[in-house]
Amino acid sequence: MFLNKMVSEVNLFNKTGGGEIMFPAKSNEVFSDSLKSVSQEAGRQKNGKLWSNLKDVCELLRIQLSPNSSIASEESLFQHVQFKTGQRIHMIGQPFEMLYVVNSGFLKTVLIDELGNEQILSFPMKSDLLGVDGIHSKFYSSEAVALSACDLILIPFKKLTALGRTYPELENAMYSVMSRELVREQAMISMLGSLSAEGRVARFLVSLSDRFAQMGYSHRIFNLRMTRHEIGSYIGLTLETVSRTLSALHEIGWISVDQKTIEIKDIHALRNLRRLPNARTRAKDKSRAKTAEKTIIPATNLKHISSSEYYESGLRPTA
Amino acid sequence: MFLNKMVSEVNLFNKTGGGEIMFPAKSNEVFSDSLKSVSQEAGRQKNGKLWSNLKDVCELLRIQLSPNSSIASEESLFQHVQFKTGQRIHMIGQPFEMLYVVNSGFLKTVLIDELGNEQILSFPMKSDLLGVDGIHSKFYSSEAVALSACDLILIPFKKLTALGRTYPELENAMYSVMSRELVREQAMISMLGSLSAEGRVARFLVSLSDRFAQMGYSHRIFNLRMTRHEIGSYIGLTLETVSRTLSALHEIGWISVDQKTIEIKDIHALRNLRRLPNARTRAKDKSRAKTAEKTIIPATNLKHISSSEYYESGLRPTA
DNA sequence: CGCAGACTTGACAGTACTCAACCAAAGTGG
DNA sequence: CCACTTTGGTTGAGTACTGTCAAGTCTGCG
Repeated sequence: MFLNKMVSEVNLFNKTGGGEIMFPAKSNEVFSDSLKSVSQEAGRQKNGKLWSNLKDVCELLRIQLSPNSSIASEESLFQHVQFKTGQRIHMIGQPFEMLYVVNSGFLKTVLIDELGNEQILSFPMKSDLLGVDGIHSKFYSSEAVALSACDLILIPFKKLTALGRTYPELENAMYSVMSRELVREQAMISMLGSLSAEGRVARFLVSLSDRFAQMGYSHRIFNLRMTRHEIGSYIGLTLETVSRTLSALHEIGWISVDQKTIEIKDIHALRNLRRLPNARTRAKDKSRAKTAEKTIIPATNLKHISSSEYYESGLRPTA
Repeated sequence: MFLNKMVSEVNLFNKTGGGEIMFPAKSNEVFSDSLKSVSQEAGRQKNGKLWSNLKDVCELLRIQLSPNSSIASEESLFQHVQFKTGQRIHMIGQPFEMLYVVNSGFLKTVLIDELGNEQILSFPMKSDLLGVDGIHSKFYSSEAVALSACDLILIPFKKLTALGRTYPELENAMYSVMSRELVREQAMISMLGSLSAEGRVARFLVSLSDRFAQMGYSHRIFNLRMTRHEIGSYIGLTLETVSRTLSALHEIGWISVDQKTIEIKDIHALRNLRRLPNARTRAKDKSRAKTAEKTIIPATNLKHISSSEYYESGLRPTA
């Protein structure tokens, strides 16, 4: 059972398995009082360690099982492992054998190319699956690092595929999860290819907010677990531009920023902010264009907007 | 059997199943003479249609099967379907039930967001798998369009998963292919986040060249099947910037451009061109940085380089 | 208390976008 | 066969967004 729906409008970021305060504790102090009682979200004790069964894992991954699924009776257990802030879960080039499901905590996955440039690929959190990129080459192609204390469930890939053979439902679920990940990355590519700095930062915040809402945390006020540098790498901007853009969004009142603490004040405005730096991505396909003239939000500089009304007032068609 | 290794240094783009010349025929005329005799790469006739068995499909997807794999004896057949230039293979929102393997021809996959902006996600060609993005939501999340006459193999997803149950090897292969696709998209994200316009165009050309080499076509001279607009959408640039960059690469002698015909003249230089617009992506992780100082190619403007020596002379460490 | 790392902010510069004119190739229709 | 149109491509001028460099602040920590 998940307890996370019991709380709302409260920042739960500094809470992880075991209830200890995560790094950096300080910036979350204002919120931490109400959290102490929240307990581990999934997994049961056994021999002093946490274990989850297949059904737990499926629920965590948001895989819909048919009500009378035989998976519920599968007895094999998966071990939990705890990582401290900064610890690596896996490294690039390391032989692949495990998938990891995040039970609690925050991480980053990083790609490092031949020149030593690092690129953040994702910020996995509860319910996310890690390590899928290792299946193909049998070696992890990215590394995963804990940004907070984390509780991960170890899924030996061999064991999973074996189980997939006895539970066709599970097999389909695995395809589905991988497909979901692919779609997510496609959306990322699309964003990087088409959005301005403001649009990227806004989307980043919105997606975080959505994720937190999904986890039962506050969608209005939360702490960033990552540095500006890491955000910048993730959304393809410099840390300075990220900082400036956050300041600009603060300035116009859509959010409130204090170091790592973010308060969303106008989610609607953030959602609709997708200024196109150019017309490059405009669909020109006639068969589509004929049916309905598409509306494009005009290019505008954030600094000159003083309220969200501009975007909320609707989309103006372009000539 | 694949015949494609029989030819080299020859543009085979305008050749597809059946041997007819593809659109646009004109720009390939100089090359077409030597192609007429090349026949269909995979598939056998039956009832006037082309069919492939599971083994054919696995070979096409470059899935290594154990020598005595039982898959070789699987008798079920997969039908081929032909598409003409401009035809849609599937559309966004259409119910998902098929995967497609490209046997010949060139395509594009496109994402169209709520505002009608189109984003090219990939340019599938022989050996590529299409439609994987539909598994998760049961609806295709992108659309695929033929950029030339295409011969695709239809793979009903239900049938495939059923076969996966009898051939565990196949199941693993499917995970592997999906994982491969994921890694490819990660590389794309990394590129969009870190490379300058020149680096993007150079990489695009190199990756095309590599693909063609893999297919047994010329890696030196080939035709682009897509417009500048589509290239730009794919690599996150405007069509003007793509055009200008191609001209610049031509200018300095690394390639030769004539409309859609590209000749690679210095693949090494293109491969090493990855100017960083900034230091954002530089790995700062101390545990790594201590072991070896990473080398970064200094920022330089293409226009001021007159030969490839600059890049070939090696990478200079930065301060 | 001083240092290190993260963050903010300013000044400046350069890459890449926008707008626009022009050109080439291919298709259309008289 | 040749104007005319359409589509795709090239190139130029100007601009603006975002990267670069740098100074300075804040926080946490030794």
